[in-house]
Amino acid sequence: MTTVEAVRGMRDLMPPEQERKLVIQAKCLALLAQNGYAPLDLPLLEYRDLYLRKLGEELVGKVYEFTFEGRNLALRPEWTASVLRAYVAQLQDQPLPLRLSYCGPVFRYERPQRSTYRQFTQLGVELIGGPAPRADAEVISLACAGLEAMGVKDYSLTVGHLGLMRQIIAQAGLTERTRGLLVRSLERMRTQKVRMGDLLQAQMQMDPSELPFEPDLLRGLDDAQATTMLLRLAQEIGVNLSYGTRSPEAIVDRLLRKLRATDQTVALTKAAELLTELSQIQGLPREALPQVTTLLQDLGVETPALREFEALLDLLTAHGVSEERIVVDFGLARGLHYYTGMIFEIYDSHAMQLCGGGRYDDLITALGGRKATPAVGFAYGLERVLAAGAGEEETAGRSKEVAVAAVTEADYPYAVEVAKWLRGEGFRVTCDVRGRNVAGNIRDAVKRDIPYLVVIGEAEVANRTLVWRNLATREEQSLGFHDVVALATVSKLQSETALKDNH
RNA sequence: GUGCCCGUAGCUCAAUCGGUAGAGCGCCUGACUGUGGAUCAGGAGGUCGUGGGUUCAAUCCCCAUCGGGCACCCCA
Repeated sequence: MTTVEAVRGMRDLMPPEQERKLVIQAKCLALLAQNGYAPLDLPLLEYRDLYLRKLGEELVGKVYEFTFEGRNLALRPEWTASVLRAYVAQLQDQPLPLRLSYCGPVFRYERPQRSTYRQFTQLGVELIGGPAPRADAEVISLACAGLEAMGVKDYSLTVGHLGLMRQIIAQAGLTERTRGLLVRSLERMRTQKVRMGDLLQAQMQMDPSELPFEPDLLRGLDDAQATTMLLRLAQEIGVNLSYGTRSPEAIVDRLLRKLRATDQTVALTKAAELLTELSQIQGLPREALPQVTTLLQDLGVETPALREFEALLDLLTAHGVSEERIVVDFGLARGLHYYTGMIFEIYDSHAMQLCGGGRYDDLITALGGRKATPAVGFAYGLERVLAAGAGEEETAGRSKEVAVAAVTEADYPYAVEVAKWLRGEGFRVTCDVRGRNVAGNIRDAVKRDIPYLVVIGEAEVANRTLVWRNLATREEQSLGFHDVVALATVSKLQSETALKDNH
């Protein structure tokens, strides 16, 4: 027999772990519900178009996509786009703010590693119509509270602010595309210690001799005129732009940016230098904030985003998020391109990312919403939360497990009746189906770490009693039904510790 | 997407410098039909991840592929 393996990056969740996952999932959703977040569920299959514009090149390349019956489809790589799509389609008549929660699988074609799978579960929220800074603080503190509810004790929170960066870039008078490039390069700047200006020069500049014609031709034309001209030109020369993943318009647009890059070089370099400085700032709020303030003052840059950020940090304290576990990081960028304001990530004690989120005030309009609506949200990677040790203390169920053994075939019906009654009393009960003798049942129950065995024989059937055996202490007593519940409750803690000592 | 490491029974691992494989644990059965969580005996389970190449001969050497892991990149 040849076996069929699981598809790469996919993972089987076996009983002990799956139970933990369900438990933490329930706990977290319950906490979110207490905070007014209503659960919704959405299809994991979407039109590919939903992800094309705003997701970011990095993540778009990781989307599972295919055509089926002439439709271009995709497995969702994240929830936010779907939730907002559904909001635009169904919930725009609801009073704002709207607090929504979700939980379900997403797919990303990435190289698998420990706790990194191609299918994983995102559990998260969207707060639609909630402006900064209050909604930001609510959502961040909720992300922390959720982790604690799931049993993750050690974690750290990193907070950045893309809006701040965007405002600075905007003041440099750059095109939207160049701004995007700057934002995307933020994190790389910091980690690789490259001057942002150097990188951009390399990327944006083109040797004029390699150009097919004089860039000066485009001067005085606006973008639309220039694009039309370039498209016509391509046609004249006989260049076919219709293959590959990009549309002819996109290709021309890109070319246009390159041709005009020199116009922007000066402004670009200035903005890049400032951003490089900013992205280096990282540390506890009380250390990082003064640095940012001085830097911006020195350069005479005015930005409301900084005051908003300060307000956010104050509110986090009000929500009970310990300042000691907050790292302010202006180099934090995140791969999703729709963020417009605060962004944050949460890591466990081994620096594994458990959670990510941020503010995306433009996304609802981008997806066709009737009017601009601020929104903020986050999502956990549930398998990672699980790997961080969540739910490990949820072994309470074990102490309520009981195995029931019938001595002979004739005793089995009564054994089934006893099992049913015990279940009604809240025990987790199995009844032997293999017809093992009592010794075999004892052996089996011990191997499974089941704390109690009930033996049903001729005498028990006759007296309508049961034999209650504590497998940890090997004590055994004949009991009527009414004795059992009280006994089990009292002996629960003792037997648990006894079992642990035995192992 | 880049660079590495790994793949023998359900699990943990041996062995064969190229001659088609073993142990422990686990599982099943029996000794043993109301109490050996023990002990003993027996049994099942492998086309050595898969496919191709080299060879008289491949689990071993080569290539590809699939799966696992690590460091980047990125994210949850």
